[in-house]
Amino acid sequence: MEGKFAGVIINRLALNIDRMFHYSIPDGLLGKIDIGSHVTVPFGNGNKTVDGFVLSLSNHSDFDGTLKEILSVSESGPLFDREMLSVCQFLKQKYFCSYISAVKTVLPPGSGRKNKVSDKLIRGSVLNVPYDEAFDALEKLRDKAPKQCKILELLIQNDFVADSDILFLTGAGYQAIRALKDKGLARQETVEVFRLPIDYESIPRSASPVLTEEQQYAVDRICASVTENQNNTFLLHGVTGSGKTEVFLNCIEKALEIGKTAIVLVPEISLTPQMVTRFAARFGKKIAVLHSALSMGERADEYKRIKSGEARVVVGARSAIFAPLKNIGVIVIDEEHETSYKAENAPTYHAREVADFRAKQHGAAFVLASATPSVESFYQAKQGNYQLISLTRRPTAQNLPTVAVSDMREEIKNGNRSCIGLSLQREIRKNKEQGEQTILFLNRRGFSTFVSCRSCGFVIKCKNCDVSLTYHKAKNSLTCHYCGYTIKKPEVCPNCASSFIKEFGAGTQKVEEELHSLFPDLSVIRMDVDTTSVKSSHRAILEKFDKEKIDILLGTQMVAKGLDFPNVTLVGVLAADQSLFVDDFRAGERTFDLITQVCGRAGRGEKQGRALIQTYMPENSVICQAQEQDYLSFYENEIELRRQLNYPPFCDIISVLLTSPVLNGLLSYAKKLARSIHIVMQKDYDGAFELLGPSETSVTKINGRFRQRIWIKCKMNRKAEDIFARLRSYHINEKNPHINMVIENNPFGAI
DNA sequence: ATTGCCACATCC
DNA sequence: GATGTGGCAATC
Repeated sequence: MEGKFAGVIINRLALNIDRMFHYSIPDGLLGKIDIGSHVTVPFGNGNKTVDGFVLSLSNHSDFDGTLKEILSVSESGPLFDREMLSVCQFLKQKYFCSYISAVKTVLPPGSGRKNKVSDKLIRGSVLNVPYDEAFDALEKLRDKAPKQCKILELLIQNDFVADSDILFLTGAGYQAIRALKDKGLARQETVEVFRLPIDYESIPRSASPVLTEEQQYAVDRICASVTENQNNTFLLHGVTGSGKTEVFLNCIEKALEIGKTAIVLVPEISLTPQMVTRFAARFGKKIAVLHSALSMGERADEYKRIKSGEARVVVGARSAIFAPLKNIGVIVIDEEHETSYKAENAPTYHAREVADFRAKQHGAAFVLASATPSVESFYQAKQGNYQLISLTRRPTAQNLPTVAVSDMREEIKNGNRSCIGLSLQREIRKNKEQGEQTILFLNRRGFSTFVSCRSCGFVIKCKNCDVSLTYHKAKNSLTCHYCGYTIKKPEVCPNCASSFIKEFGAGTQKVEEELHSLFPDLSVIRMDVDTTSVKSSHRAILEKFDKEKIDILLGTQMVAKGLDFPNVTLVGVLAADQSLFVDDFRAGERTFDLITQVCGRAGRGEKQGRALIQTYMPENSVICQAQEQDYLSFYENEIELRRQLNYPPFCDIISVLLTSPVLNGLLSYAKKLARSIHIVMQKDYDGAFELLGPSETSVTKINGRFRQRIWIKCKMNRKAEDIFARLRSYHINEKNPHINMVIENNPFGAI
């Protein structure tokens, strides 16, 4: 804590005060203020005070004017340290967010709010005299006051006993406790208890099972990095059920052994009790969990346990990457391809990139794990930047499910208009007869609708961008949301001239109705956003499916991942094509992943599993590769496409999104900006770049705001970062009263 | 965001 | 001249 001057970020969202303000530290506060301190300062005209966070300390200030003094500092000490400050700077630079939003993402849970999360305190008693005296008193009280005597015994045995426990265990009343206090034998105390999201008592500890040769090899490689403080990145590519989790657990064990800590990121959806239990069984109270289902109190308390060093392994969703651990030995990202690792609000960070940054700072091993790695990560592995480790076998001699494809064009030809084809109907029936369960997955992603031909499967795509054109009902037009290319919706299929050309879309409710009429004797349970709006019902539905042996579980994305029911032997993918043709260059990757994951839900028990993929385009390469469960072919194909069209990992894509409640002026401003960006890029950027748009977004209006987007494809580097930071300041200085700008680095999806 | 300041309009 | 309003710049 050095320096008489502090750089403070004001806790306000206004963009034009998003910079450091300097204050002098009064003598009374010297030594109490450090980086991360939460302070109140005078700000602006009048005697208004605001709160803010200290981001820098120095001995001199080059501000020419009289500095004001810091008024007060929060008693509870700094809210983040220098490492987290560097993370904030990383977030600001890479994701073009304000200082304050960067700071807020690393703050302890609850501390950004007005009403602070209160500590949970319990009242109890402690011994107030040395043991000798207590024993003497015990004898004196033996006959006269048996209740007090019992309490005294409790206090001798335990350092602290909660009042409620005393009452429960001894049957005494408050008078007895008070009597002991009056005698000076006991003293009232209040301690803080942590609200623990996990019931550790109920989870028996378990040791590592014997590892397979492949698992052991992976553990050895990663552990070597952990023990030698080497920041290596590993891509753990393992088929579903190949025991990746066991590999993490062993690496973490090693890290703990040598006094280091670990972070494990899991997608929110797979942060199931099953998963958490596995970690708790291995590491007990050394783990802390962080995810959105926790109450504010639980979150705050888990954070404290991490900060204090009691919890040394953090298992959590995306934001757990900001856990304030010291001396991190290994960071694991499970299912690293999952899109939920990308934040949707500012700062729109990708947990993988933040993890990479932190791993470098700690000299930690960085492990990315997936059965279907992101194309970006696999490319890094192929380039030799990541070390590729493959797990090709399942520890239990269980076979992968067999996958078959069912051609829905045939169904249409045969007059079956149902979204459940005859082969799938047969399989569902067969499963019922064998007393086994079925999961049906309805692939329905994104907001946009594409147009396809029911007769030949042809999908109308953009000439320039290799993404599907999006259907706009009002205009009866088709538009590309990358470059703006627009055509009128054709009346007949350009490929086969059939008039069965229509926009796509079927909901789970409709499918549910159909299932009821096709199989009146089968029980169906539906799981999607509508049925799971209540927080706990997600789990309740799955429990019901399992316990009551419901015949069919029908759902969207939610049923694709992480479920593990041994009696499920059949998985049906209702419209595999759907996710192939959203207006996103990652559509192929998404589809391959979804089909692979959902097929992996079949045959997790003893019995052989099977999956049936319904599609209008069985010859599509992604569908074929998913059927073969051939990731490598998929990757080779996809990386070639990305190379040809210059998509990540060959370049970065920056989105400049402009929104305004009034249409007037938005487009002209967007065009003006696009021209300026082009000029500046030509002047100041050293390398090839491409500028697309401005174009309308697939959802033209959100929250009453119209949207225009400019895309810039270039390789992100310091010069590009600088250009976009300048673009942001330029827009702020423009003080355009209506138009908002959001710059995003490699956004996911194109809404 | 919030404030004070300045120019200018409005009132009687 | 007194009072009111909108744009605008500055906030350590």
